[in-house]
Amino acid sequence: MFSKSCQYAIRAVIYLTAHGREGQNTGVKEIAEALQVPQQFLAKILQELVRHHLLSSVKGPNGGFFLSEKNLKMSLLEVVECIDGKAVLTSCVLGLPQCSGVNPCPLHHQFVTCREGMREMLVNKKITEISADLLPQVSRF
Amino acid sequence: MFSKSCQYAIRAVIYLTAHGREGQNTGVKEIAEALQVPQQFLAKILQELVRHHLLSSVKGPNGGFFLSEKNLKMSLLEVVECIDGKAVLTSCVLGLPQCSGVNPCPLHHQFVTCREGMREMLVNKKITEISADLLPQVSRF
DNA sequence: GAAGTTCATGTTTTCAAAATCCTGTCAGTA
DNA sequence: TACTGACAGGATTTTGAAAACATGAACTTC
Repeated sequence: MFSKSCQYAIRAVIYLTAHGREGQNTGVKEIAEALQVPQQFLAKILQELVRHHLLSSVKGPNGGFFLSEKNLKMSLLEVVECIDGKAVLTSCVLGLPQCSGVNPCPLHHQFVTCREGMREMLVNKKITEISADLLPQVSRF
Repeated sequence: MFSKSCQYAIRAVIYLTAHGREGQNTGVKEIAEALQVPQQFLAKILQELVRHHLLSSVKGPNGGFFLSEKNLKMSLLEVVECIDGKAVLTSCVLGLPQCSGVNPCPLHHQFVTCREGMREMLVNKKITEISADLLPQVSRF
């Protein structure tokens, strides 16, 4: 469904909502170790999010990443579309470029229904919200 | 969502339901040209389907692929699981190996709902059925 | 039974995603 | 101002899916 980069991005954001301490930045190293993903690769992904203003960062000692007030209002959909592109949620299941509502493939209509559910989920999952969901959990994301 | 191989597989099966002539075999060449996909690569995929008894074939001149009575009763889910493996419809959205109903990731429950819709669609899409859906269409699949 | 056609299959090549390497830039501290 | 820690980003390598190549096996027809 989503690329590995995208999965890492979502997990990193979730990690920040859960473990990001108020007014304190979190380094890539810490995030990468917690998520057990390659640090340098994760850094690239986080930089991409920063470039798209979905995440904030500060350089230098005690620097790191954090979610600003504005960032927290974002939905997961924005993260997904930033990394995997808008096409993930619009392109044809069968990979047909000409497939659309007016010229649908045999699976089009039913698949659109499924996918809209997915989009709904991603739009409604505000980053703030996730934090609350996570409270009873111990596992690492 | 699905791999390219899987998309080709589904499209090939759809092509056969629509263009496969009764008691006559259809060669890879014809299918590949119609779908505009690499012939040798498609051949591999079709062979995989044959090995799993989801498609039938005969060798030699006038040989080719066809859907037997038994094949026509299969659902698209079987095609998908044959090519992409069962995991496509069960693995965690975030790629977490330990994610499950009892130890869910923050997106687990909502994603499962979406995915069940998808599974339903694939189970209900019997191969026979697709043929009927296609009648009013001209486009190539 | 020889020739030609078509599926079957093992091996190699290509290409993009994933991962790593290396250097640059910025900020804080002494 | 020099040093250090951390993000930024270009370039390169690795990996695995996708595609191409080459050969073998089965079947038809003449």
